[in-house]
Amino acid sequence: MITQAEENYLKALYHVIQGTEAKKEAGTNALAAYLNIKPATVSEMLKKLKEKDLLHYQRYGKISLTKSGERLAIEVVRKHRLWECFLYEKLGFGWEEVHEVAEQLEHIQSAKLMDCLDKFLGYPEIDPHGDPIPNAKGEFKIRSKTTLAEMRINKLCKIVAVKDNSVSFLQYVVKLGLTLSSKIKVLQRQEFDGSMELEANGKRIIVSQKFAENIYVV
Amino acid sequence: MITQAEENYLKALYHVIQGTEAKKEAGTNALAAYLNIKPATVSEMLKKLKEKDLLHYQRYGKISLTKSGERLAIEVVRKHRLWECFLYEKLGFGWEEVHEVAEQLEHIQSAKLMDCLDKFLGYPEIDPHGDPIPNAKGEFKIRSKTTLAEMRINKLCKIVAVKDNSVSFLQYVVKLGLTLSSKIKVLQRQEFDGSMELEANGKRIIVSQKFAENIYVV
DNA sequence: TAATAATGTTAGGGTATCCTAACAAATATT
DNA sequence: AATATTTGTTAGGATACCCTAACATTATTA
Repeated sequence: MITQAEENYLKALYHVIQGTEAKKEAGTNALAAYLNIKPATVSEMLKKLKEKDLLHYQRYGKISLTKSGERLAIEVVRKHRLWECFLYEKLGFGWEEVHEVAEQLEHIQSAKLMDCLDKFLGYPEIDPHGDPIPNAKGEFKIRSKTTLAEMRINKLCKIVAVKDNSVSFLQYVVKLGLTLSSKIKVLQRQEFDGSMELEANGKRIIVSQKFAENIYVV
Repeated sequence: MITQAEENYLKALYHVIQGTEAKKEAGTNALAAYLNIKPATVSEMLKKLKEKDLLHYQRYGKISLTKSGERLAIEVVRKHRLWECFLYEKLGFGWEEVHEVAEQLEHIQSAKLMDCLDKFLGYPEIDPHGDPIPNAKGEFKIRSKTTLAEMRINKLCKIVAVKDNSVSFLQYVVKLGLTLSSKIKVLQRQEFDGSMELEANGKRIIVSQKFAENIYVV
């Protein structure tokens, strides 16, 4: 049996690794920071997860997921995203409200539940933030990783996902009148701070570089 | 904040109390038995719950719920039953499969979630086992408590609920071709062991007294 | 390369929840 | 009422997960 805490470590490790260049391994501190937990605590848990053969690791070395560890991590991600779909599509939750509740729902243990929910939702391939949903076998398509910040002037693009899932960021996106599939034209970029002037929904808006780096486009 | 364990104690206490004559109070051992936990452990937890003003209790005395304790217990029951409805009505779970998963789902903390789910389900008043679902204020109708075992010979009745929620019992009910709303005629009762001969769906079946005591009729 | 900085581990504690064994109180029985 | 039975508590221990403080290792940089 796997505990809720263990699931969180695996999922976190998966995400931290995905956020690295090589997408292969991660360090104790990065994992601790992601989980809002002290590195000392992570060190302990790593031993336990290694015992269970869910990750590769040795003292002072980098951490990576084993096949079964990755499989479990992806299963948690799948559950999280399917629940987000449910909350958004069926219950009318807002974009920025789904994450917190899905953090709880992702730990429910019932394969049948997830299979039925998947079917009920019509086997969705992306969640409300545009992230891909692994299927029952753990397979999923890797999507474009181009951010709005990288777009050239006068290029037209479409929002396909958001990187940051925080409430404050998502609320800001909504406030700007943007959402998935919004079409954007880049008008200008300031050398000084990387901020950009955009045209979206017929309106001109200015966003910071940090903001633009958290919007995936195609 | 209330923990999952604490919610389980409150819900268990609520159910144990409902199962008593006076429906007022219960003992440590009964609660422990219901929770499949040792009485010593329950004793400890009672102190904590008393501290939080969720129950009335003193050493060697009977236990009862305070207003706020009962409110919380009913909220857990509400969540449990709404989730059972969801699993049964929307996801196609079987009668005997809903309970176990609902035991997990009932601990998700989100008032908005339950309100939206309630609406999504069309504000159901009973769960798949015929038990009443408290509304958002914690109010619900108390339903008939007449068991099939009490019915007189030749009386016609209808199943409105089941008492036992165990997988083995529910599977047996299904196997006999019975379900909520099934109409039953009592043909005979054996003095010897209280077993009954019934007519249901045009077929004659014999059930034990224990079985009959777990079927509520009207 | 030696000092410094960053990263990671160990030791020693704390809380929550559970357990067994031994004991205490309340209730039932003779 | 005295004893036996049932019921409930306390003491001491275990595990999971988290923390701080001190220490060890690795990486960086002067």
